[in-house]
Amino acid sequence: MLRLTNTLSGTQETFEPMDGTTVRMYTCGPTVYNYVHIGNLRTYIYEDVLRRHLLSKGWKLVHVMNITDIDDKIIKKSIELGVDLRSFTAPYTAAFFEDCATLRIQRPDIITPATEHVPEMIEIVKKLLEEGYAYQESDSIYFRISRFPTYGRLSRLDKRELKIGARIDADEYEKEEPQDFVLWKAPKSENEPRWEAPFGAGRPGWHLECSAMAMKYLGPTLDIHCGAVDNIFPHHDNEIAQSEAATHKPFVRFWLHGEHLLVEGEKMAKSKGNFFTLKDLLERGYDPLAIRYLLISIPYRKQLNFTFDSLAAAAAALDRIKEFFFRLRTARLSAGANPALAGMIAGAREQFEAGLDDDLNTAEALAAIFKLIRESNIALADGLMQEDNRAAILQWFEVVNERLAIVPPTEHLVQDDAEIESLIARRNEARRNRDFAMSDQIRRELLDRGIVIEDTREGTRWRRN
RNA sequence: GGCGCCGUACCCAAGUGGUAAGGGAGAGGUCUGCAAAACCUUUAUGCAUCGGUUCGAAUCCGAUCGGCGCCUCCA
Repeated sequence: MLRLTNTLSGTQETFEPMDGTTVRMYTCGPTVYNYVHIGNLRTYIYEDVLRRHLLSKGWKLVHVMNITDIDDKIIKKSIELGVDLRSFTAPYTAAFFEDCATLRIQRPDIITPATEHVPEMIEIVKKLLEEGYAYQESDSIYFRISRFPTYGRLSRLDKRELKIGARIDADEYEKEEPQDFVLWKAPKSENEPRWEAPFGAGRPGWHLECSAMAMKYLGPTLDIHCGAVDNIFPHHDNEIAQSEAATHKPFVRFWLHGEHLLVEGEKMAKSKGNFFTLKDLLERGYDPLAIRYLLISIPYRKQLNFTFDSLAAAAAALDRIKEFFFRLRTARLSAGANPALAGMIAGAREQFEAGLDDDLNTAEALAAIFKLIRESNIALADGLMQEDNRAAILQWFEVVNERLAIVPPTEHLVQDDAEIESLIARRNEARRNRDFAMSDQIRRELLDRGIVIEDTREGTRWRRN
């Protein structure tokens, strides 16, 4: 039974798809005016874990993600560079999916660029204008907050008081009330991109695109809508207002919000010099899998303090998994199954699933993995493990990898290689002859080629580093 | 000022009423020609502080201290 924390209620609720079979999920995608940073990626990774977990339940999933390829920053930068919108955004969009692939983030089923869905957005604006939820002012269209009494429900706006002097109006447009937000922006200059609409040429506001695209592909009511905490207000509150005003139906059943990532205890900011893209980290030689591991190891609703120490710890934890596989695969086992170990595997599986069912408690799921590794290592040392146990463990780790995608590739560790085998044979002959100078020299040669050897009671094992 | 999150060992961190998971690091041990690696063991009478409720509290309540985020670009 999957429990998820719903921002709408502030508590955990049991999740089931509305129709019992298909989960309709929308996740806020990137604004492609720059490369995404590791904070963005943390959000996409928790959504990926959610996605994989939902699929494991046997539900069908329709997962939609938007690409915001039209907004103020994009327009400003593309005009500065003298290129058209698409030429400007396409490389960032491509880089985004490349980063996702590097971090083993699965692609959503439907990817929706805002610029390809303007007609759907215009339809919503028309409807809102007709019903008095929107009004025109200086050629732009605004949503009229006063017509939507429950406005701000998600962020509990009714309980808020604005700090005196806080910025109330960041927009340069005219509005009836400061909190009204823009649905459709009139162009401010000649060279701004625009779309024709019955209420005047312009371009969509940011909030509008998500409502239009989500409802186009998922219907008026979504099961799940994800984002990070900074989206709660105003973005998601505005989505609720404009969507529900347009359809008179509940927009989203479960709102999920991931916490932010900090770097060395501080908010990530370019001005602080602690701003990292995935590429920055890869250039420093860090393993993408270690990055994924680190971002997964802290549950999504908790702030994650990213440090290079913690990244090194993540890499070490992955090495432990890798070592375990190496040991398990190369162990000589007798046929049959030890029932005690079968119970141990079942226990790990149960803890793993219960952890993820508990609002995606990835820390708990990882603990289940390492507990099984320790117990298996002891069983191997005591000679208690048998073939069928090994098969069951390997099989379960395939499931684990489908779900968390943090299992390092290990097949290459134990590939046959006649040349290396013969070097090892020569070294062992030298050892038998107590010619340790020779034996150490061969070991050094192998090490230079990235081959690590381990002498055990069962003989010498080797693997690629 | 308002809203929200958080404070658990050297570091990260799970645990929301029944006696402190897991990872990293350190230390000890096993194995070994040696080393390395690996593996095992070990590291919190105590969970920011104080008070309360309870047979029982890291968990609930109150207060205090400290950290972080948001309050109309934000993952």
